[in-house]
Amino acid sequence: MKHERPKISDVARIAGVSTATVSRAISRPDRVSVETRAAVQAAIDSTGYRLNHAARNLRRRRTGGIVALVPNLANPFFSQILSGIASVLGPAGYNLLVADTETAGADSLLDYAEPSRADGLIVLDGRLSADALRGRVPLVEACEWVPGLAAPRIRIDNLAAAELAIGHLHDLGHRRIGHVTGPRGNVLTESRLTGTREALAARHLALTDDAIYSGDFSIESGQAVADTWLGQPATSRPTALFFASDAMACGFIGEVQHRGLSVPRDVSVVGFDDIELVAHISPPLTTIRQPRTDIGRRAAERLLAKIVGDPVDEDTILPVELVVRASTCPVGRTG
Amino acid sequence: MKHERPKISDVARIAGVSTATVSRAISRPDRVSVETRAAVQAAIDSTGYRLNHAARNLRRRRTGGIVALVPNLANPFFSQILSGIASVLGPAGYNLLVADTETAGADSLLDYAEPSRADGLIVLDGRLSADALRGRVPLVEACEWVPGLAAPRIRIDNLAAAELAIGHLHDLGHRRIGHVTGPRGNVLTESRLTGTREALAARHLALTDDAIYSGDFSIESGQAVADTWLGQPATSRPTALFFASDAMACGFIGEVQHRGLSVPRDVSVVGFDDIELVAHISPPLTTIRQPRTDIGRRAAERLLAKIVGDPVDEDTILPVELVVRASTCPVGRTG
DNA sequence: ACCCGATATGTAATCGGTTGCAAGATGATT
DNA sequence: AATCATCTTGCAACCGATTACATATCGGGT
Repeated sequence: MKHERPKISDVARIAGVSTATVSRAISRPDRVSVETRAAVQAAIDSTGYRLNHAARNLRRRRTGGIVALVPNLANPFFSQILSGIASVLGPAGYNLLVADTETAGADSLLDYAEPSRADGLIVLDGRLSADALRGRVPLVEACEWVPGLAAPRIRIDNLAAAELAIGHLHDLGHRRIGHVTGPRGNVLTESRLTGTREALAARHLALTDDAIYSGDFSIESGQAVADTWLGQPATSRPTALFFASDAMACGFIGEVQHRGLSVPRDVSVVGFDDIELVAHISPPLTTIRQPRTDIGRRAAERLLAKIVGDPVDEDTILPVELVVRASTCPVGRTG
Repeated sequence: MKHERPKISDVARIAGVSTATVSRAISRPDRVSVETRAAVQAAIDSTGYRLNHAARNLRRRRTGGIVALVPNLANPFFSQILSGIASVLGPAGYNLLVADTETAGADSLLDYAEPSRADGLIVLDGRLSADALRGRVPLVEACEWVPGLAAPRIRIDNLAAAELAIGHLHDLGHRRIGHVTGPRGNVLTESRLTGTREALAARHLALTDDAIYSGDFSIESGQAVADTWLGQPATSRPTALFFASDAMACGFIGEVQHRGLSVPRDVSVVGFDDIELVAHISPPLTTIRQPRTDIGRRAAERLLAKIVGDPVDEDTILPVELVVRASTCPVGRTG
């Protein structure tokens, strides 16, 4: 048993043809006669030949890989998007490279946007630099986006989402409505905050500073918000809160329950994302559902289309949905 | 402005040296004089040269990539492990390829284990075929493992974990203790079931068939178990349940609460994993904590060591921890 | 018979770096 | 002054495929 990996020339020699023919037999079988094809196949089987991707990629000037730049791999929100991406990329013959923008150095991120590394890029982090990304490999943005970067975007209508949430709370009779934001500087934070403000304004309500709580999407920050909220006078603090993420809403609910209050009796809560678990906590969380898998799938499809040069829509807004569960109830209702 | 990407020969020409020198200036700066190094750097800057990884990889016979084979990318459990993996791989100059064994075809999985695709493999799915994986690229297994595959493994002591959980419930006075399993055929399912059985036996208790509920790690299956459990006579059904995953425990709790029962008053629940959210649901879940990020990190470190040929331990068992929260209480206690 | 198009295959350049080997330069040693 | 080790650099082969172009073969049309 030889230890050397057989190369295409070994196969060619055994099959009694040239390497060119072997190459064709592999990648464009229709260009080769049936007999030759069979002979080549036999030689491949007998040698255990497997082609060298590095060589192929070098020659073809492509890599067969797509890079996804994620802000935080540990966040389950992204894992479902990645899953959607993977489900499209796999069957299309691409493989998925994942880079965590937290742990990867800035220079290595630059490196990912190299044509010799990846055939395309899916950007899920809005904090990256537009200049670093521009004019390198084909890219699309999903969920978040980098202001100033012209690229196809797959996202949701954050303004409409806020309108849904606020409308729901308003319909329930709430008038003192607060908003818990994501981290400063995040594009989603800004648009959800703006959406909340506008939805309230449309109902002749103002979003006062003491009804804006700053979080960072994390559970812990939701917990901290509970602290702040509990510290405000019960007669003037919001009776309902709209959170920019489910994680924060969960942290908040857990904490106020721990302090002996009840949701939704003492405060109505609307989350954002509809991550899997929140339908099963108590109370089940009223939230804005994002089609996460679909976002990932669409982003991947769009990118593949862009790579082959198809014309692509520059911006896709996917619909969100208000899922009413038990964490919201009419204001003042005791029970 | 030229449109062609500069290659190493362009840099060489401009710097007035040979391509060999440029190559050395880039990858082994110490082998080149300072003056030359500066000249090369200047040429690189002026041309905007970036090296072609496909070419380098071809020549060096490596890829710079590590593949992680995950059973289900959408599962948040894995995203944290991936995060740990990425945190080690990034700084080490490797990039992370992620393949979902669900969506990837069997042949493409084989392809991932090719030296021309990846320098190493981290297997997180125990259902893969040992034969397909054997004797290709260096690999390690994490969390799950493929029986019959000799490879370094990073895992937790599932038997000890079950002992902790059962011990805790037994200490609380529970004598009718049930177990909710993962999917049939999964190695974790088997070892946790065995561990439960042994821990009970050590306390002179038997695990009867009607106290074994089969799930599949998912929330929904936990919900379904609630149904089964509720259908059993209250006088003989388990007063405590040990779940093989937090997700199932959550599904169960949500459902029994929905049906008007209370946890832990009516049934004590112990989960497995300690995923982030379960500390914040109500009641906060008592569970077995797995060091997920650490598992990922260790697996990555082990693989890198194996790649450079360092001797590696063949099996690492990471400690688990029982986290007692409020979903368990003494048997029969009403409140 | 002759020409032509279609089909099948081979030749050899090419993708873009890396690295073993050798040669020239420099300085130290005796 | 001769010898030798060390440092720097260039030459050219090499990694392993792909593919433009050329050539050969064959059948059909006229």
